[in-house]
Amino acid sequence: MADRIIQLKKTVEAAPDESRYRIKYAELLNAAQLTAVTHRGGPILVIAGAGSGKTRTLIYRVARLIESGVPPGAILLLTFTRRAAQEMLRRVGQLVGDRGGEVAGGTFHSFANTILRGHGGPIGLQPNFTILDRGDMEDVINLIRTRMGLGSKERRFPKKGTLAEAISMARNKNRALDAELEADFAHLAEYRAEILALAANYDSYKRERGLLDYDDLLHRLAELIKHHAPTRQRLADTFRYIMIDEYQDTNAIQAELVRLLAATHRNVMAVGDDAQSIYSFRGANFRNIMDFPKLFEGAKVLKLEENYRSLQGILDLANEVIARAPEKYTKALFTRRAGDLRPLLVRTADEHTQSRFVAQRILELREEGVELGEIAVLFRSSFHAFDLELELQRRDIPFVKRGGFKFIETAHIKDVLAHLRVVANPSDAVSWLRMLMLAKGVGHRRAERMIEEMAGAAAPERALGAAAAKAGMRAAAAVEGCARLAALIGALRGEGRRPADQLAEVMDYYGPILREAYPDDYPKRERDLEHFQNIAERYRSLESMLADMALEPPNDSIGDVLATAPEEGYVTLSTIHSAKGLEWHAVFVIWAADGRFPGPMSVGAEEIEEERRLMYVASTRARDELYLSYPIYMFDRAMGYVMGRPSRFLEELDAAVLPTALVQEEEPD
DNA sequence: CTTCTCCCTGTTTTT
DNA sequence: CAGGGAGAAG
Repeated sequence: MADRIIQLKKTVEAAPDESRYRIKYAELLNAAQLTAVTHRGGPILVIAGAGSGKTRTLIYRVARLIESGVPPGAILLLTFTRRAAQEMLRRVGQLVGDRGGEVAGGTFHSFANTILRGHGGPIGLQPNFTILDRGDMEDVINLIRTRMGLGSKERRFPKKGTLAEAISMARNKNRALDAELEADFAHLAEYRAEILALAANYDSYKRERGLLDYDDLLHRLAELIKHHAPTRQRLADTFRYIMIDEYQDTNAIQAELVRLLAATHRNVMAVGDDAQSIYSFRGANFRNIMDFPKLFEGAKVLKLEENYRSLQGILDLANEVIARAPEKYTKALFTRRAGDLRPLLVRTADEHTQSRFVAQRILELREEGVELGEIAVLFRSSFHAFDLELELQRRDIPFVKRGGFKFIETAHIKDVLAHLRVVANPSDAVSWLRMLMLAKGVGHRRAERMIEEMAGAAAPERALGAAAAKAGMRAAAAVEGCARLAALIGALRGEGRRPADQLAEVMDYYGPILREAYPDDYPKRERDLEHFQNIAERYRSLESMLADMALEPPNDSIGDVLATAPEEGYVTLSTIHSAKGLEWHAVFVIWAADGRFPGPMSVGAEEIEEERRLMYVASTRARDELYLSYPIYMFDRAMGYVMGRPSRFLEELDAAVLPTALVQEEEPD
């Protein structure tokens, strides 16, 4: 017997009543963008090609949610740098007014930091925990390695950097260290047992002393959400809409956090571009973004392919570069921008000629009316720009350099910070160690014994003198030095002090030590410290200053010239990694030479593919003009001067896509 | 145990 | 080319 058929009527979703909204979304966005922006709830993945209005889409989505009545505080915008978050929230503010400022935004790490300081109690965290940066992490590992007697044998135990890398990589990929060693550090197989023991000791060392490294921030937050139902509930109730930018550069633990945060409401939008995944050294995998629909079953997937940034010539090059990747999931970029300017592959005699070419072209651009702020020079590695920096300085071209060297990681800044960190967290043994070793007559052995003696003391500085005596310190000068240190720490611990004043006080103590330790270049270091003093003026609490220094250290080093000519803007010198998400009228990519880009460290096929994506990112930063240059003579440590060849990603390209040019000295008259 | 000196290595990218 | 590590002297 046949069932009777009941016909369900097709339900037509009522078109949203656009008159409710002040912003004319349909006029400001293309169809794909509009779909993403007006997406109300549930998981959605937006694959956004370079320059396709990714940021714009995120900003308008936030505005749309707010206009739809979602409280700004219920929106969480996770970005790759806090700079990116601030910029986006500023633009949201322009659209919807002050309420935009209530949107929660930042990096995964800064978000974790905030939550853990406020609600970390249930998993045994004090709010004053110290964040270890990579250098601190290596210091601790080194300490433990020495303690375990692993360094001093005839067998060469791996160095702290390698150990830190393996331990951190395992945690970023959210897998057991054992498995990570087997997969990616096969050459360390013979030390497997010792490394596992060391990692366990490293972990307990941190837990006992209120120390969290970068990976801990993410893992402890995941732990908190998983094991503490009230917090889980509160977070889910608070952050009801989650958006993640640059999703292609998230790693396993970050994906896990996204899953946990969005588990109840599933209102999560991820935005990214697999072709721009350039952070595998941090455990990111470009395949993660394709797995998003697995993480959130039934996720809507959307592509933005129209490019609004670059001339077609630049897109042709970028498309060609990425088309040669063996594995790719997406799209060909296209634009409607008119103009037939092509990128240019520029050959120069040597590195210095390259620098002179770049400097000269920058000056010409300025003559043509291009602002310096609309010009960038990009490179694979920070040191590639050294020669250019000198040339720009010589010609009084103001610039800022982003990426690479961070002044926060220099020894003198870390020394000064150590004094402040023990004030914030007296059980921070890493900082005690660093600080005590600066004192006369104290090496790592005595410092460690003193730290043990002081452990648990309510006011460690008062126990300092006795601890020094117990550690066998006799010399009058050394005893006096410890007394001064104790007095300093005692004074710093006073209530309600301004960080800047505390820092000034540390400087009184540290100044002479600095001069003695670096007799040849202490003036430069003193200038760094003055700069640091200026930064400290911005903070009202020591804790927030220390957290910021670890989570987003001041990254720009401003060329000396800038001070004299800030009003005309400045050229940006940046690593490609730090140029992510940015764009300029004219972009130079220097050292586009095989052996530099890709660099000598890229050997495996996976690494080469990442370098390829890096080239893709670099070239898509340009709107109108793109110059890729390389020197014909380049110095190689092993082989002396060798003939430079263009980067393999550019070499096979048709001259129609990438015309070439040779830089020549002007003929003498 | 600390400090000084010499030698050697090894050199991306970043939260 | 500099910073770290190892080895020797104080």
